[in-house]
Amino acid sequence: MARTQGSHSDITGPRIRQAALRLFAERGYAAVSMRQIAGAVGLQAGALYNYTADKQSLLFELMERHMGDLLSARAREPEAEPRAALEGFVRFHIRYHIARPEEVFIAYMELRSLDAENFARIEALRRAYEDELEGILRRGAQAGVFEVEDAKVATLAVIAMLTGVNTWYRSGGRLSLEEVEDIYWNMARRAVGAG
Amino acid sequence: MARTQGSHSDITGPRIRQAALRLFAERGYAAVSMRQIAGAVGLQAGALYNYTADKQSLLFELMERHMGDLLSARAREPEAEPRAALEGFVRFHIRYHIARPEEVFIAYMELRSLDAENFARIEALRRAYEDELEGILRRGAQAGVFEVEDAKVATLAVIAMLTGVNTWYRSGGRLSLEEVEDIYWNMARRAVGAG
DNA sequence: ACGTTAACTGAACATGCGTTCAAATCCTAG
DNA sequence: CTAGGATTTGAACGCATGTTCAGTTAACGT
Repeated sequence: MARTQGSHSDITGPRIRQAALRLFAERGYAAVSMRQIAGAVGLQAGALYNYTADKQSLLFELMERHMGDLLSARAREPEAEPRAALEGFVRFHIRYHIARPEEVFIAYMELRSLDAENFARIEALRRAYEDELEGILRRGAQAGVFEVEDAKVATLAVIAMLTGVNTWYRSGGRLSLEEVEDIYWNMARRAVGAG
Repeated sequence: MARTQGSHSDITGPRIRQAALRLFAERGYAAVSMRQIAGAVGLQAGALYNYTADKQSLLFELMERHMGDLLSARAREPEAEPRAALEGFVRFHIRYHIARPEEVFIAYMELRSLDAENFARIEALRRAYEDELEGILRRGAQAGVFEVEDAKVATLAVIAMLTGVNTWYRSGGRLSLEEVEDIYWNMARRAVGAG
C-alpha cells in the first residue's frame, strides 16, 4: 500500500513547482537547468523525474495551472451591468496580477518556450480570458455607455495597460494596492469613454 | 592595407546582426546558439568572433543600437504644447514600434539576459525615453489640460498600452497603420483626461 | 522485527554549448 | 603575377545539458 503519512512527495512536488516558478521567472525557461531546480529544493536532478515527465511539462503545468486559476477566479466574480462590470474586471485583474507576479511573467514571456501543442492550449485559455473583457466592452458599447471604435483592439489595449502594473509595482512601495486599483480604474474607464 | 572593395566584413557584420536579431526574437537569447546564428548567415561559428567579442556583446549591441535609434528619432520630433505633444508621442511610438517588432521584443524581453553593467546602460536609455512622455504628462497636468492622478504611473500605463500593439498588429491586416494610430491616440488621450 | 515500496542518489549517456586558434582560403594592392 | 592581409574553416577545449536507471536509503503497514 502507498504511504499515507510522512511521504515526501506531497511536499516535494509543490516545492519543485515553486522553485521552477521562481527560477523560470528570474532567468527564463531556457536559461534554467534541471540541476538548478533540483538544487534549489535540495535534490539531485534525477529525482525531479518522479514529479514531471520532462522540463517542458514542468513549464506547461505551471502555465496551465495559472491560467486555469485565473479563469476560475474570474468566473467567481459577480455579474453586473457594463460600467460596474468593467470596474470589477479592472480591479480583479490588478489585484490578481499583483498577487502573482511570477506566474503572470512566465505565462506571457515563456509562450515561445512551449511546443506547438502546449502553446495552442495556453493560447486558448488566454483568449478565453480576453473574451471576458471584450464581452463587457461590446455590451457597454451597444448600451451606449462606452465609446470604443474597435472592441478587439480596446480589449488588448486595456489588458496591456493593466498588466503593465507588474513591471513597476512592489508591495510596500509608495502606493497601496487600493490606490493603484483606483488609478488604473480611472484610466481604463476614461480610455473606453465611460465618463 | 585593408581591403576597401569586395571585403565581406562590410556585408557579413550586418547580416550577422540581422540573423541574431531574428533568432533572438523568435526563440529567445538563451535558446539560440552561436552555431545557429552562424548557420543562418552561412558561416561556421568561429567566424562570428571577427564581428563580436562574445554572445553577450551581440545581444547588448542590438539593444543599445535600438534604444539609441529610438531616442534620436524621438529627438527629431517637433515640440508642441501638451495636447499636440501627446498626440505626437503616441503616433510616433505606435509607428516606430510597429516598424521594428523584433527590436522592440528583444529590448524588453531580454533585459534579464544582460549582465549587470549592460542592463544598467539599457535601463538608463529606457528611462530616458519614458521621461519624454512623463514630461509631457506633467506639463499637461500643470496646464490643466490633462487629468492625471500620478504622472509616473500614467506614463507607464500609457506606454504599456501603446507597446501592446506589437502583440497583435500584422501589416496587411484588418486595420491600416493610420487607423491603429487613431484608435490608440483616442484611447491614450481619454485615459489621461484630455477631452 | 520484517518486508515492501516510495523516494532519492549518483553515475552515466549522447549531445550541445561558447570560445579559441592554427591552418587554409580568398581577394586586393602593387 | 605575387605578396600579404582579411576572412573563414574545422577541429578541439572543457564544461553543461536533459534524461535514464540500477542501486541505496528510509519510513511505513503488518
